[in-house]
This record gives sequence, structure tokens and C-alpha cells, in this order.
Amino acid sequence: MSRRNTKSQQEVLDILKQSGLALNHEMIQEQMSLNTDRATIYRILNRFSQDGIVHKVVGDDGKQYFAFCSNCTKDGHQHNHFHFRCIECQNVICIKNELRVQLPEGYEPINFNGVISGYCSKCCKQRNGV
Amino acid sequence: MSRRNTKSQQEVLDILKQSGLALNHEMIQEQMSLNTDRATIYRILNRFSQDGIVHKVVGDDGKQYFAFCSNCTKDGHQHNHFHFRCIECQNVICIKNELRVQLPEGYEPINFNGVISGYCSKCCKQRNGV
DNA sequence: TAATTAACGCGACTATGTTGCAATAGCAAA
DNA sequence: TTTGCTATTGCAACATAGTCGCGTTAATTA
Ligand SMILES: [Mn+2]
Ligand SMILES: [Mn+2]
Ligand SMILES: [Zn+2]
Ligand SMILES: [Zn+2]
Repeated sequence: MSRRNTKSQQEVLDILKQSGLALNHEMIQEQMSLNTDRATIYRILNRFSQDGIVHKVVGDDGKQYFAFCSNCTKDGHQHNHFHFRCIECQNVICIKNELRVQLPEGYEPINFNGVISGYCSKCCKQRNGV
Repeated sequence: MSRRNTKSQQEVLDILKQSGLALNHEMIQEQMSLNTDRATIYRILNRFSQDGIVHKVVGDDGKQYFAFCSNCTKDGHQHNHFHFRCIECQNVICIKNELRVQLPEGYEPINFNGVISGYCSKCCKQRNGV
């Protein structure tokens, strides 16, 4: 099933690329100039995710975040890294260090989902009254 | 605000303790003999979580899982560990190794949420036709 | 330009989890 | 034991996230 280019897809991808963050559906929709439907945005994101253009992380807030794959080569995807979610400014960043977790014997990992939430450095400073 | 003992609380705690797994609301309700309301179970779990009796993890399926704190002392909680969620049998286990993640300068972590999903050893074997 | 069908918009639907409020029932003091 | 306080519950309503079916639109290719 071949892909087609659409304006909505392009804009979603641009927003993800340019922000450099992991964004959820709502954040993306806010930044869209086009009036793209919610369901469509989800479909775009899931398509990107399947195609390995973006990777998906589920936050400890239960929401799905999508980030443009910057460190991935065509066949080698590297998504065993943590993400930091700031509970103040809501930004979610990728923490690039790839890491390996020792699983019990015989366990077969498929998806890695690591999120640490707290205060980012910017929001930390503001809270400490700077 | 002091706590009171109730049968529902007791049974939820018993189920969590005895299973040794991280369970979500639905799994717990299925195992309850009492007809406890959904909202009540959530409230019980959140209370336990606040009181440090259980810890909460959000799976990459977006659901909240709760596990009895077995390795925690009164004041020292250790929840920086991963969890494994089997996409076949749905079991979620704690992987006891506590680990530390290097955050960028100035970031203040509050919550650690690590989940790896895939096939547990039991389900792996079954899938390979044993 | 016309045909094919991927992608979209809309509405309906399924969770999951939370909250307000009145009723119930622990618990401790009388 | 009885009484009073209020933590906890049940129920209904609500909020939000995400998915899906289906008819329509618009990329793409011939
Ligand atoms: Mn990432
Ligand atoms: Mn755990
Ligand atoms: Zn922040
Ligand atoms: Zn399994």
C-alpha cells in the first residue's frame, strides 16, 4: 500500500521536526495552521510510527507522544532511551543515551517505554525564584 | 486524615500481595469476591499509592498498574525499576534491578516510569510450539 | 484527462479514569 | 454499649484519549 503526500501529513511532520520534542496529539493540533481532524492526526501519527519516521512513547500521564526519529538509520532504529516529561511546561524530550535492560531468561522484548517526569531545568529555576 | 480499614481495601491489598504482579483496575475487579464499585477500587489504589503501600506504573497500553511494594522500607522507596508487560498473557512484573538514569543538568526527577513490553518466557515457549 | 484508491472528515463509539454528593460504616470517645 | 464524627463507599455524571466505519475528497499514475 503506497503512501501519498498530503498537506496535513507535511505539516505534522514539519511541526515534529522543527520542535525537536515529543508531542502529543493536542500539542500538534494547537500548532497546525490547517484545520485537520483529530482522527486524521492520529492516523497520520500512527502511519509515521509504522513507517519508522517517528517513534511513540506513552507518558506517565497516559498520553501518547510522538517524536521525530533523528538518530535512526534506515534499518537500525534506536529507541531504547528515556524521555523526560516536565510536569510544569509539559515539554517531553528524548534523552539520547541508548540503554539496555537485563530481562529475565527467555523474555523477548518488543517495545521499550521509558519516561521520567519532574521539572525541567528551566522550570526548576523559575520555581526557585530566579 | 486517619485511615480506616474496610473489607474492600483488605481484599484489594490481599490480591495485590498474593499475585505478586502489577495489576490494573480490571484485573483486580475480576479477582474480587466483593462487589466493589469501580470508582472505589480506583480510590483505594490511589490511597495505597499515596501511602506508599503500592506503586503505580503506567503501561505502554496507557493503563495504570499497581504493585505491592515489597522492597520498600518505611522511608526509603525504591521504584526506579522497569516492568515487563507480556502482550500475550497480560502479566506485568517488576524487574527488581534499581537503576539510575543520567538526566541533563538541572533536571529534577520526580517519577520514574519504565515499561518494556513483549513476550514473557512462558508465552515465548508456547509461541514457539512447545 | 480519467481511473484508482490512499487519505480525510465526520460522527459514533469504547475505554479509562475522575469527581460530586448523599448514604454507609469504621473507629474512638463517652 | 451507645453515640458522634467523618473516612469511605456507591452511583451517576463527566472528561478525555484514542479508534473505527463509512461516504467523500484528492494524490498519483496511466
Ligand atoms: Mn525518543
Ligand atoms: Mn514495580
Ligand atoms: Zn519545564
Ligand atoms: Zn506472557
